[in-house]
Amino acid sequence: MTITLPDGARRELPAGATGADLAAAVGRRLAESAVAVLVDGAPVDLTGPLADGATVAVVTADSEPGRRILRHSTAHVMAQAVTQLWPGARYAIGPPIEDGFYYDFELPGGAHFSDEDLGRIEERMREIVAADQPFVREDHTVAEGLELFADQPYKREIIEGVDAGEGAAEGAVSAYRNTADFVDLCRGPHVPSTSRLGHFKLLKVAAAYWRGDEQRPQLQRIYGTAWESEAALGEHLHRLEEAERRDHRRLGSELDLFHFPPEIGSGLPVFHPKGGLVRKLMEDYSRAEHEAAGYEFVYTPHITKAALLEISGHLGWYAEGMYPPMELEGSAYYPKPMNCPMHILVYKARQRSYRELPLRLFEFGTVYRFERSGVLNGLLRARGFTQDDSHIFCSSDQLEGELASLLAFVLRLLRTFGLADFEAELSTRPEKYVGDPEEWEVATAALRSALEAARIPFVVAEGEGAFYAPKIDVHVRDAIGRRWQVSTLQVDLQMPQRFDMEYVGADNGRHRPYMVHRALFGSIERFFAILIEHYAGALPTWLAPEQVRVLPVTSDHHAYADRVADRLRADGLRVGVASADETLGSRVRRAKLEKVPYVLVAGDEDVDAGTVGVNTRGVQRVRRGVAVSELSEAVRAEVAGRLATTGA
RNA sequence: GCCCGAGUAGCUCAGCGGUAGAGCAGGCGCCUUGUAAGCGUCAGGUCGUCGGUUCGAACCCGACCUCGGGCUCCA
Repeated sequence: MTITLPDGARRELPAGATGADLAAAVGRRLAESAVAVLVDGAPVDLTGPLADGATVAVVTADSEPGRRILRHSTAHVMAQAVTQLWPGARYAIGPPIEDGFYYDFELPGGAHFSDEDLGRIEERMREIVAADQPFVREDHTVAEGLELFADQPYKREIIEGVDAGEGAAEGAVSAYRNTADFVDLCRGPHVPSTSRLGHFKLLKVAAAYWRGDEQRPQLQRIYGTAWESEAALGEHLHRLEEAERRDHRRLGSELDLFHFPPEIGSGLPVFHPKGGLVRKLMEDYSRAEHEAAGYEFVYTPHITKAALLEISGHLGWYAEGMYPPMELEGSAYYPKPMNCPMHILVYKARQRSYRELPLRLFEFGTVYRFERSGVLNGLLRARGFTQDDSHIFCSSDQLEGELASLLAFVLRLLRTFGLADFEAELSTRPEKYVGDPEEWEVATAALRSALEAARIPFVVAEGEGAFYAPKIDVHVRDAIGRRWQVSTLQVDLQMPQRFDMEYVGADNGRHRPYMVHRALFGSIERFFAILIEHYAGALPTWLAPEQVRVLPVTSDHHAYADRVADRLRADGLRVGVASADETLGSRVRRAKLEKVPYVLVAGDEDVDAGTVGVNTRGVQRVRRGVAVSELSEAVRAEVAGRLATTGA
């Protein structure tokens, strides 16, 4: 028979040949790294027979689809290990996920896994791998499947779902058997045998609700990771360590930036002087840029009577995410969860003319949201935070241009903060929506054209918009490749109506303005955390709380060091001096740990020559005898340019 | 909210039924240092909170508080 390869080449194989045979025919190395084949695009086991005339691609372990298969097979091995160690355990689902896999179990007697159990399970898994058990596919009818998994209620539920489901293979189910005792319901494909696995590690235990539903039983989940080689596994584990090293909560206390006092409450941070300084620098820069871009600054209160949130609709669909109200003089006052209703009231303070549009209102508005305790996560997910929030009101013919310049503005500021690797998402009208479909179309088209003008990669998330607005979400990748959602642009099709907003047009008629919500940092706290993690605490010089530290070699050089520091301060730099009570090495070390960009050392030679020794963050070589004026100029240039890396 | 784990000096952690420990940080003294930890000394704790078991609790049990991980990724 004839098989076509993805590059168009044809191979003649004997009838009944399998994917494994094909891989072997192409080459030995391919055969070794093959985990499955794609037959006309559909993933199939290596052991399955191929059909004449098919187009077949070999999936290798070092590709993302290949790793998914490895991970999926490893999950089965884990399930087998668990069922051996806990006889009577029920196993639910065990899919591959990004960078790994998990499997959910229900242990007999409601037992729970502990961290120590992971080692035992891993050990048993290694035995299973060493035993080189085959993955043998079995096809069953639904009735047979229900019989096979008679004592596995979760599997039975899945099978029943398949039967009712969207035409899934005419009510057939498949299972993969490793041993006489262990078989798992599975769509496949899988690696041919367990010896193809082995580069894995179990990472953590967690609880998860069956099918993610709080109303259903809570299962015990084990997360693990698996890779095609020991080296790839090692790299992944190293990435995890790196992420931990960059954790903003850890750096936040090491660098004395902020903390969460329990006395205040969960998710409510306080910024220390150094963190406050960084935040002020971010805000100052943002304010200046907004001013230059034609925004007007407004200030609104932190609490509001219920009436406002009834008009905006927040009380209707957002109440459980809000702090409960205080009763005062017969009214209920809520801490605000959003700034937009108040900005609308600024708009509505008087009649508006088309000549005033676009009206761009900006505020660092602090909002409070009652996040569930379990989802709080440092500054990334807090209960009180400050949005750099703006609302733009414009006419329909201004919408497209406004969105395009808005997006360009957003991207420019993000780039200044050193985040330049963008991916955007355009979320379109969901199934449940409010408003006029034609308006949705206009708004969505305007967002799309803004994205196209900005020339950044974007994907369309069909039906993912909020029910009142299509939107653009901007994601950035940080220094270690993690993706963060930051800015959002939404065209609100709901609020202008709810608040009956209008302006008087050139035609002397009344018109409804468009309203655009836009948060650039999202929340300042969250963006602060992303920067800390992106830079691993080593903020660029323009954002560093202390930009320069001067170290006199001995106390004899103190006066000179102070003179240098004063000179640099007069030049507008933030400078500290570390007195000579400790050894120079110890002070250098301290300055390095505190991530000060420039460490200057001043000794005898320098006093005579008006110079300093310059130890620059991230630069191996120390430069001796640098004139203070030269150093100052270089650092100032770096700060003025808001460069992301130290240089001088 | 629910499950698992953790709360001992400012920080990181040891101790896990029998009188509270170390390193770092901090105070003081000595040292006067040329690029990532000089030496000594002192101080610092109701062992998260409340209750229980026990002759005796940091340790065992319960409740609460706080923190960390997880609760969409369909067999």
